[in-house]
Amino acid sequence: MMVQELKNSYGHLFEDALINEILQVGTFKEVPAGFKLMEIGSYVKGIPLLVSGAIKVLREDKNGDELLLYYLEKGDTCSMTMTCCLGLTKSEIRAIAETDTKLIMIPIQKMEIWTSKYKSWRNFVFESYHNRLNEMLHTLDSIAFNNMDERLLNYLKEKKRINKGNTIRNTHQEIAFELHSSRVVISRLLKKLEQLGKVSLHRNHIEVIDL
Amino acid sequence: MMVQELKNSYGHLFEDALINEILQVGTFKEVPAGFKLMEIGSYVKGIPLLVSGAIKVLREDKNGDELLLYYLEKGDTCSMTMTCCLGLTKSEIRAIAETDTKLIMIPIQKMEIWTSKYKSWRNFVFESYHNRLNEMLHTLDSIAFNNMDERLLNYLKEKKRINKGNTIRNTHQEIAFELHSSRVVISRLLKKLEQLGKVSLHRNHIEVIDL
DNA sequence: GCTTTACAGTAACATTGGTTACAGAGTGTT
DNA sequence: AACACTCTGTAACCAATGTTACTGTAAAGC
Repeated sequence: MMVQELKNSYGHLFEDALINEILQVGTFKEVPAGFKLMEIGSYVKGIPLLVSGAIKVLREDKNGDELLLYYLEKGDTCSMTMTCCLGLTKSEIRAIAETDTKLIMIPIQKMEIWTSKYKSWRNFVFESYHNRLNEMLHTLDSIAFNNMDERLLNYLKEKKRINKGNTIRNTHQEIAFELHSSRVVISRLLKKLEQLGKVSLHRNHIEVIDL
Repeated sequence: MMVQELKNSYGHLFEDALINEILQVGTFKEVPAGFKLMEIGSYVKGIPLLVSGAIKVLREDKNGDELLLYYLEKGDTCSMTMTCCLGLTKSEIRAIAETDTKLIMIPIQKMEIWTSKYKSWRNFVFESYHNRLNEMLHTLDSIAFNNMDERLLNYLKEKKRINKGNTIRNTHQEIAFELHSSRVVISRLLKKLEQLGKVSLHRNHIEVIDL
């Protein structure tokens, strides 16, 4: 099963020799939605390769206020983790499974070795960094240049995409946390979206109609 | 002179063979403060290695509003540029010399070659990505979690560090641009800082007393 | 069914930051 | 000196967002 999952998600990226190495040293892991994969300040044990599901990556400030940075999906890995491997520094971010998620953990020592051995691995690592930098840029754009109503709209669109369905199972409070806003503000804006016919609001979940 | 500059800034990072290659294929470049090195949407011609001076990296939104992301200094390179080399995508950012700056430009084809050939180059590239990601994180923190007065304070501290002196040669309008705020707001906050004895304000420049 | 709890709706108010408008001061030009 | 131009200071006002407080109601536990 791990063979199948791996080939399905990474077969087109990695050469066969690398796939085989991954199968030998990687450990398959399955975590439920909400599972905390990484905490701020903790050290990194391995490099995750996402096979299915989604992981949300969060930043926290000194007061405990949170902010959603981006999601990782099938075929992604955590660049923050990678650099931690090299320098053995602590994590700057928190990672929580957004949906039920399957992943393969690679021992950190392999990072160095594979980087010189496999061109496909190098490309994968570079591409990964590139993607993360770009996602950070877009998050930054959103915060710096958009008002809260636009940020909320983007959030809902992204959440719908990640969760593959029209139902967003979150309370207003939870959304407020991830956008670093307050519950009242989010309720207010959601109400406006409902009046515009874009969503319909229910207790504990939101139905997306047309964003 | 290029030999000296290069060894001075990168001698401890790169093995001799790589230093020699850089000397052969790199072109030395000297640009004055204010020189635009990279524009949004343009394609990348080479990888810059900073030898002295500083470069500011800016983001712009659709309305032309700017935001300062971070500075590059001696020993740094532009990660955004690197990924552009691989994928041949357009630049997402603008880069402008903050001070008079010396740098060495590397042809983009070398990126791929050196990455497999030199361990020190690989490490340099990874470290560079790591640093940029962290700086993006801190910029994001600043925007998401701090009020404008704190952001201005951080800005002044950083500017003082980069320019190596207590005089910040900018108008309030210029500062407002880089923080994505408005001139009146910056003037207001600077006045408060002056009343607290942290700076003294003059036409076209600010004297830092104690931040 | 009754009680408790968490969630959502809403109003009133506070704060931050952005906008407009205008005055005055420094600098350079003629 | 007279003028134009740019930069800064300041006041009045506005918009967006955050805060506090209170209400109603659905769900969960008893």
